[in-house]
Amino acid sequence: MARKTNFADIAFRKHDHGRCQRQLLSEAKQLCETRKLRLTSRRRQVLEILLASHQPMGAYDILAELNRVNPSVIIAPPIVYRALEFLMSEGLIHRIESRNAFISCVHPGHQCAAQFLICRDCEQVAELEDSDPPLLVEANNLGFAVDHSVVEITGICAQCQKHAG
Amino acid sequence: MARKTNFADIAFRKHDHGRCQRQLLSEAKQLCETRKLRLTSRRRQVLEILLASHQPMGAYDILAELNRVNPSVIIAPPIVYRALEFLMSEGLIHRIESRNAFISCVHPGHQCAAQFLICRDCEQVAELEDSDPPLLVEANNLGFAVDHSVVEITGICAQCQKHAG
DNA sequence: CGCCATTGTGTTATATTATAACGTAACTGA
DNA sequence: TCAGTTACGTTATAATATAACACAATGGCG
Repeated sequence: MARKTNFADIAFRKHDHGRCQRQLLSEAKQLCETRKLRLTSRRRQVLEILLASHQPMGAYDILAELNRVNPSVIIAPPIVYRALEFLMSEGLIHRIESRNAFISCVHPGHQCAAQFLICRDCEQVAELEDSDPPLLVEANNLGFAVDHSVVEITGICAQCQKHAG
Repeated sequence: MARKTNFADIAFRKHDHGRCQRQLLSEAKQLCETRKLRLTSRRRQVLEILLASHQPMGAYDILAELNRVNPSVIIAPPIVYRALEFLMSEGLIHRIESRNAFISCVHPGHQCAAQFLICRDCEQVAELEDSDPPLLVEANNLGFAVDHSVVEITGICAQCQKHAG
């Protein structure tokens, strides 16, 4: 019998993380080229930080990381927020509303509604690619024109439940 | 042919709002009595403000309203946040994560996952009572113990689409 | 190329949202 | 009525986010 898929498997999709990062960065470059958008050095830096983390990070965490890597020129919040705005608008990252945090998208460019499982113990986040939640269908039936959906489920993953005894 | 239900109908559930407020406040009192909890004057004030508004309000909006009603003693943010925390813990209000705002719950005390449609034009919010989103079921299958779910769909309601031409 | 329009970056200041910490008051139960 | 607990009030500050403006880089186009 196949082992049951667990939260960590989903969160990290059983992958070689270094390879995954490079893959996603490359997809991002491709996507920006196709769309005639500029993935500037700043934007790439911010994306890389999020890709490397693969966990949600606050804007100020990203800022701190930028300033840690290059302490010679201290940069300010708007720089990070602007890069985040760009990356979000292109679907390269997501905002986790319930955490005021940002995370790289695991299937950049796709338009389907992102849905997250968030473990509040280990802080891992799984982005699921399920079909749109039925609520979206219902919304459309009401004549409601959806532009954005936020689906964030918080709890404790199986792994952490075990550790807690 | 029956008229199609629209967003506003859902948002306000075709009700007499004054009556609705009193009803919900009364339910809240009942609920606190049953649970041996203190719906203190402060907590009731905050709940009443949210009930009267029936739309999402920021913590500082609520604070301003409290201070407007009684300008003789200026109160500070923690007072509001503590009342909000209590009301949320008892399911009397919800937090709209994508707005940093709070809204009174239309079916207080029920434990089912709240789901919101938010019109970003008229700012009306419809709280839906649908069955749990399938993602919750999936989460459980992964052994993920859900404690909280956030489902917030933003867009433009039918009414506002018409007005926009 | 040289110009201009547009887009992106950098900087300063400040707005908005939220909480820590600590003392006092009010309530509750014995 | 006293002790324990819960709630309130106050001050200060943390954490998150944006406005506004100047300058730089880019990219089309003559």
